[in-house]
Amino acid sequence: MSSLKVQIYEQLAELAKMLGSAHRLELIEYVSQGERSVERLAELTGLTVANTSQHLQLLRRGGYVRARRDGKRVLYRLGEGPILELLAALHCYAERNSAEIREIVGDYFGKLDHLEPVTREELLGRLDDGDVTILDVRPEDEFSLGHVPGALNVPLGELEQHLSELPRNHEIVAYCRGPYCILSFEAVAALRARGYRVRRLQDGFPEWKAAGYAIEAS
Amino acid sequence: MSSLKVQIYEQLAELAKMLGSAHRLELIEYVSQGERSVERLAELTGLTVANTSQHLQLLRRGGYVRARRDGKRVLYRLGEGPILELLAALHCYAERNSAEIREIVGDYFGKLDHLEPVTREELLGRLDDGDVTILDVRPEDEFSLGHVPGALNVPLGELEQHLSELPRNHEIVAYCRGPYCILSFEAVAALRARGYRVRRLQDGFPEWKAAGYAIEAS
DNA sequence: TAATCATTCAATTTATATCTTGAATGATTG
DNA sequence: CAATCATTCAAGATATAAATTGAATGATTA
Repeated sequence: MSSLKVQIYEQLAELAKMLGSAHRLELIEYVSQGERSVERLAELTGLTVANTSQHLQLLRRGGYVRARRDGKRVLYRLGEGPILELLAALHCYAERNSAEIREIVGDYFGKLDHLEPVTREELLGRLDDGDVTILDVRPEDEFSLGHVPGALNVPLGELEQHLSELPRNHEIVAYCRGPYCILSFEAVAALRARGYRVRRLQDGFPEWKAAGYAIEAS
Repeated sequence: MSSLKVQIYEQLAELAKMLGSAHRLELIEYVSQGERSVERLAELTGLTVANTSQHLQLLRRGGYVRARRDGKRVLYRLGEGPILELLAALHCYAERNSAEIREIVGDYFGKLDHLEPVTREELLGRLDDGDVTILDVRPEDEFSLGHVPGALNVPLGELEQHLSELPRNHEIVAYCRGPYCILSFEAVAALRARGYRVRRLQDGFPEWKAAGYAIEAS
């Protein structure tokens, strides 16, 4: 058979192989939130700096991340192209097919959010009416790198202390890092248990940004 | 951080890792054409039977393929769920981002088919008019397992001997195994060189089938 | 029931990835 | 220009994956 086909498969396999590591997937998630230094990424993932650097360089070869120098640090960001789409396809397949993953997801927060998420379009439309509060439950540093305009930042761990800031008279829409981030699921569960009207936003911030909607930084 | 997230990433990574081998991607392509025995798949890929079996079992654990016994043989077929979508996303990302793959594709058959492929919808619409010939350039055994209704089967290697069966007065639409199969590209190139009016069908047979359109077996 | 065939299993070798360690590089700061 | 800091490189140790071999299994056929 044509060796051309084999060459193409080898390219595809190489790219797939790069996604075949939980640490690298985690790194991709973090850089998709915004630019991060190697040291920060090492902290977030719990890897050594050298090891983090090696993973990042591998990802860079595959185009999944890009790097730029800023002073003495190197900042990594998400690469170009349909990377989030690829990850979403992987996630979608995993969700439908892997009994284990369905079990994990189901056990921990499956029943807590059977309600359909709010689509980005729906949220945008309701923003003008002012009858909705957007809640960003990511850590503060991620929030400050960029967030949905007008969103209120209350990291998940501090939710209890900030209950008074949340409205009881209209709906809250919570979001986090993306479709396979659990922060917003947990926030929804916690707030519902206290009687708030709250739903999740479809996907998370990276997808909001990728869809071309306005963002705000602080 | 939550170990739940880590568990999910490990699941995703495991599934991605399974796609991280050119041989396994090739196996998935072959089983997506229709059921195949281990021996046949070993022949097609050039691997030993034992090795093929091991790869198939790995893919089975990930749900990418399914197996059933038929007499003394075991027949493998494509698994459930959005597998082709996942591969398409990988392919799409690769095409946009990997300079190497773009080069390979460009060098060998890039210029031969800058013309846009015929969409499935367009082809369906034109079928009734009878002014189009559908050409399936896959090997005979794949054709007999299932094909687009009304298609004419001329495997690529036998194209020259069957030129007389092809119409010169209206358009030919060629298809093969999918978006990253080169058979139809080569068929289009060969026929155009002889003055035929020919275009490629969007993607290939597995996608046609997956999209829910009617198929025919013989 | 013995012989045959296709597939799988188990054990080994070979090849690749991953992580760790310590040194080298490149940019900034005193 | 030396000191410092963040990152990368290079080498080796460990772990994991792939391919090979020959034997075991499970179903069919003589």
